[in-house]
Amino acid sequence: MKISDAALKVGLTVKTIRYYSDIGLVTPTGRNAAGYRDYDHSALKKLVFIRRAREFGFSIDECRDLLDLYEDQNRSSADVKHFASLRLRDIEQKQKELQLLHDELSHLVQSCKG
Amino acid sequence: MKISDAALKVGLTVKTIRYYSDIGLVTPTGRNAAGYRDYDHSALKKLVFIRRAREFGFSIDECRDLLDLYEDQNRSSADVKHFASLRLRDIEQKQKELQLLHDELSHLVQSCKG
DNA sequence: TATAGTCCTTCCAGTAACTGGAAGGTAAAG
DNA sequence: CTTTACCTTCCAGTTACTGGAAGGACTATA
Repeated sequence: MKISDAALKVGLTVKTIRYYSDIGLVTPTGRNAAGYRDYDHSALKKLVFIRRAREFGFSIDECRDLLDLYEDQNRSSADVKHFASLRLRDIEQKQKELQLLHDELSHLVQSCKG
Repeated sequence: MKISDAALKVGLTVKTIRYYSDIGLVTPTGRNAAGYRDYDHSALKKLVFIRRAREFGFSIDECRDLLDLYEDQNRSSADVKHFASLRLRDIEQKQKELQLLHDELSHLVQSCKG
């Protein structure tokens, strides 16, 4: 699958996916004869995972660490597992914060004359 | 309340609050005799609101629009209310995405040998 | 009251993670 | 064939901070 189709499928821009390729975060599965990047199903899954993680404030470097876990659960070290557990706590905290923001904004929308 | 205490209370850095002051997003309530920034309760509330909105991907400009609603619910235009309703949809979408990320990571943590 | 230490100020340079655009090659449609 | 839409690399610009220097202000202790 070429980059523009991948972009559509995973909800990132072509530019962003190319950037991730440049920095070696998610490298294309291969290149076709013309040098076009090619992405397979597993690469798409990684891209979706990263889109979500990035959306919720994880840095590129943190995403790299999470991808280690994602890519190879067998060889993952205790360190990586520990790191992921901490990130899970972060996410649970974020869920609370997001609920608070939702409540606040929802209250504002309801009480405003508009 | 001075900037370092404000930073502690709202969960932002002194640098960030000063930056928001520079760009006119949340201006200090006043300055003391020495020129130190002073923040009151309502400024702190705005800073928390912005911290949350920024954390979940709203841009500074979007925060500015949301603050209009926040600051003056009576004078808010239909436009602003409409904008806020759209943002509320965004947040509900984000809640779903965050749940998916949580599930995915939690599954990974459980299934990894670590 | 001196002085050390921790705040505060402004200003300017650097960083992370894109984002836009130029220049040029490739591919599918008419 | 040619037009249109896509791909490539490369380089410059943007957003939202972030670090650090230089210097003034407040506070605790000797």
